[in-house]
Order: sequence, then structure tokens, then C-alpha cells
Amino acid sequence: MSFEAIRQKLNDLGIQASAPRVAIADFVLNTRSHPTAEEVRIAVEKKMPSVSLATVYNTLNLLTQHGLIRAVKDPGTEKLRYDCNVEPHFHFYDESTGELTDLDPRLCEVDTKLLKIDASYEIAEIDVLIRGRKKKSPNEKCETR
Amino acid sequence: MSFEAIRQKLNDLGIQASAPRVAIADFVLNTRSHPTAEEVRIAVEKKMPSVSLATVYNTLNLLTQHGLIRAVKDPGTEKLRYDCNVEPHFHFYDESTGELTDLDPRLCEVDTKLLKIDASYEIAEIDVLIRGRKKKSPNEKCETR
DNA sequence: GTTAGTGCAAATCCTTTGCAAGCCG
DNA sequence: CGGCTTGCAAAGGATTTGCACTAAC
Repeated sequence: MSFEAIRQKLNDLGIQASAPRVAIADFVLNTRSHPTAEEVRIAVEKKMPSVSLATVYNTLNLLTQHGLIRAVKDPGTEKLRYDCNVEPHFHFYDESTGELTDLDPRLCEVDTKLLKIDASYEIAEIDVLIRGRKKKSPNEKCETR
Repeated sequence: MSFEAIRQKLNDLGIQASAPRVAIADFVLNTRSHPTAEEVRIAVEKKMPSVSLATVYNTLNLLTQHGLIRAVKDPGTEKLRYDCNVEPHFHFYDESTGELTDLDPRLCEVDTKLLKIDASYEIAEIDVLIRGRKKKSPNEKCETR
């Protein structure tokens, strides 16, 4: 998402597109790395020194409230991470590396219909976290050993 | 689980069955209420005043490490709750009441086999949290659990 | 009597908040 | 000019930890 598209998006949502906010949104909306607030600050600092962590948090909260990103707890560190993928999807936590990644939804066949929850439950959202290890499959190029 | 059975269990695991530990285990292993550490302390206090919160935390961590209970983050308050049900099961978070309950596994037909994760993932555990609201169905008596 | 467990209080760490100063419209 | 935004620093709150004391074996 381009810088200009972001300004536009923020304006459309009635969020004042200040320089810090655009810089923060520009980073977080264009990475799949699920950064923490601290990681966002470090990234933004390069383009714009003296952005305070408080502003990063405030902006991330703002973006979350408007549905542009989603907050996810890191199961390892317990810190909040921010995910620009707001579509329903599962997360995979690699217990070896501590890495948190999105799972390709095509790999998973679970959806609301499969949950035979009886009619007394009204389901708003399903959070799925799969913990395990990513194996190095031999048919994929994979340098480290 | 009886008081004596708990002492036995702790001993079998090589955990010294001190009075505070047995009291804490007795409470947490015999409730389905997913208490927080603070709630455990309050409950234990009745039988045994002057049990510190630190000891409660230490003991709960010990029980968790030995697989007797499981820690679950409360999605509403973000506090840890402790679950004596260590079998695989899903959690239901009622967004109206903030209540966190176990879902009867028979209600859910999802299991590892349904997850078509490719062979490059080695799955250790699947955490599922379903958020929504529990409707009062007219044909069921609202259970006391 | 030595080792392990407890209680208290202080520390920790992520995140939020209060407030004065700055920026934009 | 007036209100929203920022940065700083301090607060907040759940959990952990250091240490002296006590209890267990």
C-alpha cells in the first residue's frame, strides 16, 4: 500500500493523517512480519527520528480500532504483535524459533460450519493458534543445513 | 480429587507436598471455573490464611510445568487463568459476560486430521478460542454447571 | 542440620495515561 | 486561535524475583 493510499485511507476513516501516523501505518500495513510496538518504533525511527513509543502504541491502537490491523498476543513473549492481515486466518507459532506466522488458509479446512456447536452459541469469531515446529522439507530450497 | 490423592500425586511427581501447595492444588484441581491466581489465593485463604500471592503463583507454575493444570489467557482481562482440564478441548469466551468456559469436545468436530496442514509442519498443539455469546435456549434449563 | 519452601516487598516489563508543548487547519 | 497530536515521564497492573525466615526431611 502506497504512502498516498495510506493518507487517503486514514482520511476516509476520519483519522488525521499526521506524519507519525502515516509513517507508522506505512510500515505496519506493508509487512507480514507481525511486528511488536517496539519493532515498529525502530523501523519508523529510521525515516523519522524521535517518534515516541507512546505515539506508536496510540497509533497502533487507532488502526486496530478501525479494523486496519489486528493485535495478536505473541505466545512466546506475551507481547502484542500487529498483523495487517485482517481476514480470518490461523496463526502458527514455531516453538523452536519463536516465530509467529500466518497459515495459508487453504491449508486449513476448518470453518464455522465444521464446528458443530449447538444453536445455543452465537459465534462471533474463532481464534486458532497452532503450535509446533516448521520442518525443513527436502524438496524446498533451504540453506541452513 | 481428594486431599490425600493430591498429596500422593504431588509426591509421585517429586513435588514436596507442603501444606500451601496441597491447599492450592486442592482448590484448582477441583474447580471448572478457570480461576485467576488472585481468585485461587482468595479461595485458599479461607482454609489457610496468610498464603502469599507469590506462593500461589509459584505453585500454579509448578503444577502447570508438571502438566496437572493448564494456563489460559483470559481474552477479556488478559490475566492468566488456570484450567484443570488438560485434555485437548476448546474454550468459549462469552463476550457479554466475560465468562470463559470449556466447550464440550463432542460439540466440535475439528481435530488435527481436519487440518490439512502440509507435511512441513509438525504440530504440537492446537489452541482454539471461540468468541461469541451464549444464547439462552428455551428448551434447555440454563445449567448451573 | 541442611535443603527446600514461604512470605513479604520490591522489581520487572509491556502498555497506558497525564500533561505541557507543538502542529494543523 | 482552538483543538487534536505528540513526546516525555510517570503510572499502572499482572507476574516474577531476592532475600531472610521457617518448615520439612
